[in-house]
Amino acid sequence: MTDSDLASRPQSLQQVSLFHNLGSDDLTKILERARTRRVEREAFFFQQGDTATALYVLTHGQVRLVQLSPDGNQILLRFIPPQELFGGIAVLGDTVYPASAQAVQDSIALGWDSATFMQLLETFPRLAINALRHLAQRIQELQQRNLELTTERVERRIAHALLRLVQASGRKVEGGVLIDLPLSRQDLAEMTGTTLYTVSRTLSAWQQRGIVEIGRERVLVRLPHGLVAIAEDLPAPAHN
Amino acid sequence: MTDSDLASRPQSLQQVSLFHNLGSDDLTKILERARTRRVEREAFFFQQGDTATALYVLTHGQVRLVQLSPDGNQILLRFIPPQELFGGIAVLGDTVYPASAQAVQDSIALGWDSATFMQLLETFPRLAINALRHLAQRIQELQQRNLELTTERVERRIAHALLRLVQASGRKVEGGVLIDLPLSRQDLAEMTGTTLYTVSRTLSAWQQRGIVEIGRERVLVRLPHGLVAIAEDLPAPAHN
DNA sequence: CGAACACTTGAACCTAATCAATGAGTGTGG
DNA sequence: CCACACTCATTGATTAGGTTCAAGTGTTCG
Repeated sequence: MTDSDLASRPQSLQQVSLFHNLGSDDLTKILERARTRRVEREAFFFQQGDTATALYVLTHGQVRLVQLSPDGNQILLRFIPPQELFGGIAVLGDTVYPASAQAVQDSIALGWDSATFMQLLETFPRLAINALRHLAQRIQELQQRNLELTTERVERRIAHALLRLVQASGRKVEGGVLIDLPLSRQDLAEMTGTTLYTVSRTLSAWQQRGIVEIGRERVLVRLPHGLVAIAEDLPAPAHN
Repeated sequence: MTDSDLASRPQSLQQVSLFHNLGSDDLTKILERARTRRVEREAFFFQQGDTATALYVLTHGQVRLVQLSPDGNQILLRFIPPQELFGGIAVLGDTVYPASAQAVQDSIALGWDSATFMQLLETFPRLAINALRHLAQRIQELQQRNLELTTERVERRIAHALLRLVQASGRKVEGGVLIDLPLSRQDLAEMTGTTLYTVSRTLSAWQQRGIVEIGRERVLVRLPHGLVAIAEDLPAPAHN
């Protein structure tokens, strides 16, 4: 796929929330200013601390956003699905990226450098409004996570995280919903603020109860209902 | 103070980050669409769950943003100082406010209803860009807090929270920096994800070491240096 | 085939929550 | 103006949830 391929198919990008309600003409103009960037599995679009040069919309693949603490601890902020914006906070706010963006699979993204994007924002107010909506959404998610971290036990937090993954990356398969990502115990730990040991124990217990089926970097949710019961702290996980 | 007072003094609002780089003419037009709203101490601008009708810029007073969890737990998201935007996330994103805004002191804010503000955003791209900057900033703060919650012990988190309060609301007084807000142990607990008991013990210990001086809803930081040492987990809190 | 990696499980430990009782400061109404 | 009530805060004792450390198993990949 080449730049012109993308530029010639603006309609394929109207489903990107950042580009909602933009006419084909405007969209074309915006896409003309983009550069496509390809990144291989495990490689980085950018690393935490790099000066923020560009922001991206993922077109193919999957990206992990991770943040490193000064003392070497890591947290997994979120997985970026295709069609989503990432790297925007740095461009708008600070001068350096506050997190690293790593490709989970070979990935392709459209990128705009900071100055260009700022111009576009001034030219196309809808673009700015869409970006605002996106950031507002992200803030809500972060506040939700904050709330969970401070008020919920580990087991509930893991249940919530899994349910979110089911929403975002679930694929219906025989006998349940598979989380369609390579997802290690460590990953889940970094998403929920616990250790891989506790995640392992928790998932094992759930497997005993038939709620999930686990494998190496793989989680299949057999009884979403049961997970919800745990997440909501309901009395009895009804057997359906 | 009346609406016309505010509208006639646009220059006094150019220091509001939301209004940066807007000409006096534009600013006047924006202010014409605002309504001032007065709220007494302890009363609410809006409550979590209310349908989002307006967003505000605080002109006088001080506001607490708090979020309630389904199981009755509460977290203190942040204190809004004068000149700052609040209530924007709900207007841009969801349909209901995700948190409650309570006046700490008698307060006055400029308010725009959702539809009006959306129009303004389309008309004045700079306004949208400033809003984006603001939200980006907030996201960084939330991510930082997330990181702290998952990687730091309670004592360090409290130290960080206090240092932030010093930054935002510190007032230099004889013998240190006073946090110029009524700040209970419970408040600090809700900011750091712990209990008022632990906060109480921690502050008492710090008082023993001469780092702070505490009273009822009052914290005076005597040795900011010492707090930094705790927050950064440095070896020895050097005696200056 | 060997090495690296992901995962599991047990045992010991520890931080911080919880529960309970008491003390101090503030405000209000008789 | 004092007494009472209320809110805020302190401190001790106990407990539990989860981390940490350690040892070992199974899987994948070069």
